[in-house]
Amino acid sequence: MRPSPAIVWFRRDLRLFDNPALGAAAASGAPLIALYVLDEPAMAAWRPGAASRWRLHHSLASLARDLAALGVCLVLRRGAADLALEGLIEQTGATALYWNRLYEPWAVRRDGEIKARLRARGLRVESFNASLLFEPATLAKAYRVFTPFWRACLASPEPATPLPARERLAAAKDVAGDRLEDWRLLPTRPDWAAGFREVWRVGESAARERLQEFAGASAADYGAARDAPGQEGVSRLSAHLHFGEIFPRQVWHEIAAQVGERGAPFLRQLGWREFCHHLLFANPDLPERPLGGRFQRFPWRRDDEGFCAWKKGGTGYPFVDAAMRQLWRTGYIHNRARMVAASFLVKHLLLPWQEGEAWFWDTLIDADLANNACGWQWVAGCGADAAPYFRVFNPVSQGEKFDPEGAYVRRYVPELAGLDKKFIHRPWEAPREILRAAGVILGETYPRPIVEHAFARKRALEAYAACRD
DNA sequence: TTTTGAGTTGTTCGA
DNA sequence: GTCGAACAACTCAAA
Repeated sequence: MRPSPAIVWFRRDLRLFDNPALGAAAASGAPLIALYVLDEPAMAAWRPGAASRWRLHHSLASLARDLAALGVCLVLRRGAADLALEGLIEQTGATALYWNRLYEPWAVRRDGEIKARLRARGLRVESFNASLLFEPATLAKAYRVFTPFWRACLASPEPATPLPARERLAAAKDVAGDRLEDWRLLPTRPDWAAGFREVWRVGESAARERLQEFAGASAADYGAARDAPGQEGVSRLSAHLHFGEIFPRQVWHEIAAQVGERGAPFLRQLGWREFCHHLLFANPDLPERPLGGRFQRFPWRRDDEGFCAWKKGGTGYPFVDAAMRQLWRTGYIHNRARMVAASFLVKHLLLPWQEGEAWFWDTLIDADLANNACGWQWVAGCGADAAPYFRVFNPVSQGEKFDPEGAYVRRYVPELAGLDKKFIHRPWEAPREILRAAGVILGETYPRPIVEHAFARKRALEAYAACRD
């Protein structure tokens, strides 16, 4: 008699290598059914944004190809996951279900219910960690300060080494599912993803190649090079990590093997990703409400025009505008520029951090609920271990310090490309003839600053003072 | 329980 | 141009 099949439910673990759920299912000897469910009802307000859908499409296509090469078909279903699972179980007679855990509040709730219900019906249901170095449950307490959190992580058992690759899988009989194209995750009219296709490679093999490249070339200098958005000093692994095309423990061990102690500054950044996930796990309303309670009464402004200028990259501050246009064109912003652009919305325009969070959610290909919420709260000063309120980034000096040649600005704000580095971060101070020679007409080809820095800084400090206890 | 020390990423001003 | 201090107070971690 043919053994009954097992379902491997893929979620944000879109890889075959070092995938604990897949490994356990395969080791059980059962023929496998690979499933992905686009469960938008469960995600409610936090279903993937437009850029993330583009990224998801290609990641799923890549996973389906890799599975097909091993003779397994990826079954796609859309709608509530519990219904999709029950339907598939009925259809196939599956008696086991394996998945890797998620930590978003909606997922924790949903998965807990599914696990209880199916186990009560006699199914074998098992879940695994496949996306964190240190799961929340492994630490004794919920930390709110990064440094002691990371110390505690480093003092706990080291992340396990990656599982060996699997060369063969036993496939169950084919099951019908949706066609990926029919999910319409890709933009059509207009097709705004051209810039994405130029910059990004998607999928598990691309993730592993990127890691090799980074570990071999830049990881050792990461501490010094990571702040220069005009260079390639960062890992660009964020989207691969979000979709689970790579397990952070692969990164951990690869960095340790190739650069040893010099890899510590980069691993510490992975630590921030861990910290954000822990914080969201302990504070389910982190994406909506400030952690610091007194920020509930912060005097945010309304300013549709300013918000629009920020989104379009038309604030008149080249470094901020470069960041926002990099986002629009490529679905990504370099970390340093991301902080400065976010700070500008919150502190210079005094607009609610949640509005910036929503915009990033829609436009980032690495949009991640925990990281995004944490980052915005940090910038706004209300998060855990946040920037003190009196720390207001100066978009000009940040630009001059971290993009001294103006390479980043020139790439994303081409109408300023003709300006010398002396003025590229402050075109409004350039003499008339220099502007003319560079083909810049302030107010026409490039905007004047929509708010003056010194004024905005003072206004922000007063606003923050007003919501003190 | 109480106390003490520390805490991702800055800016500005004045000497 | 460079340097140090002030910014303002608070919460958390750990002894």
